Amino acid sequence: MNFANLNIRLFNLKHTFESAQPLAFYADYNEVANSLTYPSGGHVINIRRVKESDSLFVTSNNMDYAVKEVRERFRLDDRMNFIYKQINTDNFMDSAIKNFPGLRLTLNDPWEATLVFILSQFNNVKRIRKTTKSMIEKYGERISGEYDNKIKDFPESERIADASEKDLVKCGAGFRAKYIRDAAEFCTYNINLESLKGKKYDEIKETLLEIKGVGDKVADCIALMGFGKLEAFPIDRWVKRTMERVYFKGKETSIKKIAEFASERWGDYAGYAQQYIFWNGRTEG
DNA sequence: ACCCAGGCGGGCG
DNA sequence: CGCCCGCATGGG
Repeated sequence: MNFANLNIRLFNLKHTFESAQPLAFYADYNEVANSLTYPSGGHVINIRRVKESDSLFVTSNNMDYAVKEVRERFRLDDRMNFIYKQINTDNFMDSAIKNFPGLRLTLNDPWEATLVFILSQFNNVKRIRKTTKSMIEKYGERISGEYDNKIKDFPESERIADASEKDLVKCGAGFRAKYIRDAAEFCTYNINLESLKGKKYDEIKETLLEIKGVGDKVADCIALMGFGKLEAFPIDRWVKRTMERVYFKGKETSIKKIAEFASERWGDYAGYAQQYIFWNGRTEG
């Protein structure tokens, strides 16, 4: 078994895994070992963050693939000190950053992001995870050669496009089953998400909005966590609630106004600000 | 029992 | 446009 030791600062695996990003819905986190195991591109990757050190151990049967994947997935080349400087605009942001230092945005496969964020609408993390796991088990390809062959890959859109709505409901998708099936068909036969990589935020979002079941918030989540567009600012009920309290004197404020506020204040790094607002808002008692 | 969940499409004015 | 409603389902 091969491994690599990356030298990484300001990367907290626990916060990153727990903060309801796509990996939270299917990766397996071991808190004692502070290690994360997940399938990717036909391989199983394990990373272990050594506490009180700057070491990140990567283990896989294909190290060339794994090291590159981990670097990209966890945005390890982001200059966190610089980003913090951009988004630490006030006392609230300062405490959010201090509460979750090293919480990183992740960069995920666009189709993965599309599926899990459609599934996330009007749903809770526990159930999103249960349903995602169930879909992986039912439609994912088996990965051979590691971990007792227990881990399957995230299913390609084609597999989900071939599924029946009824079977997706059985996985726990509820009323979102229809959206997920339509999205899978659309992503398999109508648009090529891969070809959107490198396009601008506006064009990516506009294209994503053509998918039925993808609205403003989900499109921004995909732009941010599937395409790495850091200016995207997804506004869900937690972000809205938290921002109304912190920045709008507790008054109901339209999503449009909140989006304008965020864009003005955090600009090109609004997406990072959003993840800290979201997670700080969700976790405070 | 009752409330809530990383929203969305559709129908209405 | 903006507003309002229903939506499947399980966990707290």
